[in-house]
Amino acid sequence: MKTEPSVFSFEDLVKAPKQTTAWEGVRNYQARNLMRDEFKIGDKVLIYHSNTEAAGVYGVAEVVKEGYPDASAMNAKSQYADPQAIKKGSNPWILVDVKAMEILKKPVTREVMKNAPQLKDMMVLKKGARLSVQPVSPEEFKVICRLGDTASLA
DNA sequence: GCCAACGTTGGC
DNA sequence: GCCAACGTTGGC
Repeated sequence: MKTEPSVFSFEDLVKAPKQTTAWEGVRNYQARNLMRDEFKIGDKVLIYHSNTEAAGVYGVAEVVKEGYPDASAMNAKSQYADPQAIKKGSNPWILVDVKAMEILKKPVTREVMKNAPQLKDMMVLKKGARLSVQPVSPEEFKVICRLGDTASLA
């Protein structure tokens, strides 16, 4: 899962109540479908910081609640409001709850990722890959965790 | 700040 | 249904 740290960082997730947050604001159907169809309780998620100087993976989270409606879409006052959904009175947007589980003692920056041959196929490294929720293979996941020297959170 | 890549919108 | 125009993302 990608996030802009100036908006919501992995550190913010760690500091959140129960180290858990509802992943609001995804407004892309492909990303929504992944959360709706693929995200199961207990699944591990890499948290990637985008649009920042030191872009890369900073932590590992876990799905603690499976897909359910993202109410922020229907809230006209929310920055994530979806005027079309409000107008139609039906909300197509889905989110999941994720909990911070492990921190990468050595964040795996984009630079490091690009230099790791095992990670060359990762979607996030491809040019123009804007999707905010992306699949990661078990092998890629393991490599990131090893490179990042993960430590579990209390 | 620039700009390429992408998704969405809306005129036709 | 096509596709140009537009807005956004995000690396650099």
